[in-house]
Amino acid sequence: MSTLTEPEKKILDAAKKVFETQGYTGSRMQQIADEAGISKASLHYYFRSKENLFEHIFDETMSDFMELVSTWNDDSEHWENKLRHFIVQFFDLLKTKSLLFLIGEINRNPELLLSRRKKTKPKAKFISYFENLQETGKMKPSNMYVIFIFMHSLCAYPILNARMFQLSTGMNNHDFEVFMNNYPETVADLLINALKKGLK
Amino acid sequence: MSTLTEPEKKILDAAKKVFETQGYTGSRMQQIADEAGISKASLHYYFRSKENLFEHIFDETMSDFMELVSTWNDDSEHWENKLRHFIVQFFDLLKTKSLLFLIGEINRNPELLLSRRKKTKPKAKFISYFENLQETGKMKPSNMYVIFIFMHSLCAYPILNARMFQLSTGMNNHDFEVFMNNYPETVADLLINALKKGLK
DNA sequence: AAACGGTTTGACCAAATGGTCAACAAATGT
DNA sequence: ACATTTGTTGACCATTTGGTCAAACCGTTT
Repeated sequence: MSTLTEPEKKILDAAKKVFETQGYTGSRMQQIADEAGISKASLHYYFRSKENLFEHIFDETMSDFMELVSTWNDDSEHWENKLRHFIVQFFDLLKTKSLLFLIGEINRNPELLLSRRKKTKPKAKFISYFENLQETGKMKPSNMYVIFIFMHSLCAYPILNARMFQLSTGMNNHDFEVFMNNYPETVADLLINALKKGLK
Repeated sequence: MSTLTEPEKKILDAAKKVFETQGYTGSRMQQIADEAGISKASLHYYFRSKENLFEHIFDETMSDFMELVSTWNDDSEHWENKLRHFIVQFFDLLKTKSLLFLIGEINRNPELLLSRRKKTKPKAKFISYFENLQETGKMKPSNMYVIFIFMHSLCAYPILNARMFQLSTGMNNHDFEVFMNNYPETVADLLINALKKGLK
């Protein structure tokens, strides 16, 4: 467990903010230093290079996301309520994470995924939980890879692309906000119905 | 209709390629010039500035996307087949368009959406087609905004985030390719079933 | 109070980058 | 043939940017 000093925390917070909004190529070391309230020289004192600082941020954000994706508490609740709660919570967490940052940087440099491969296997818990239910006859068989991707897509994309959706649908701010508040429940309904019926 | 000269086409092709992979801040005028096979000075002769060149590319990509989103031919086919064909075609087209570029640049500079607002109303055709069917009792009522967003999310996100999905699910290249080939049909099934049943 | 180690920073540097310009080449008009 | 416009480029410029460094700063130890 790495114990971060106070200035290191300040720097990482600042860097995260800047990298997430501007991307690697758009971020400036001076801007990060300003945001952290220190000099650019100090910034280099703590983190040798831009690349080095970026790696810290990317790795942290990536593992945050992987953890989010792989979290699945196997309590005794019925799968239907479990899935519904999970989706609502998942949607909320996605709003606070900069998924676009991850996808954009990976697109710019695909090696980011290969080199820093994490030991976590996000598939495991979520998918195997449902596959287990299906194998024991407690649920109709469905392709859980499909459900996994459906759930992620339905939760993540409207957040990534919110601005264009609002433009496309022509909704005003208030209507769109109301719409997005109800949205996770709608997603849950769809997926639960698909699972009840059995998909593909 | 703007008639583009030969060198202008070459430049725009090169710029598109570079901007789409590197983003605005990551792109270099020299790289675009090299890609187009001309000198950097010539590049500036045709397009005064990086900003100017970027606007051409962004506007073109944006209107391509908006056109794609708003296309909906109202022939006599049954809505079920119509939707299925549309989704398969939509998915294919999305693979060729750099949606990530659009989303990323809009995120970097939200004013891109406001200033260059297009007259197209993408909502219109797709949504009103189905709302019309519902009003005339030929289909159970559904919230077509939801269907609209579901369809986009299910088609776009797996393409945007393909690399991370492959990593998450642990599939090898071949399995993942097969999976993605069948995927659009699965999306169509889900949405058609939802519409048959009536959603929300 | 002197010495020491960790921290901070203004000044500075080399390279990269968007952009300009004079000169030259290739069409085009007369 | 000559002049005029249009296209092309190497050389150059001002600014930006990541990174360095010696000097100063500050709390602790001796």
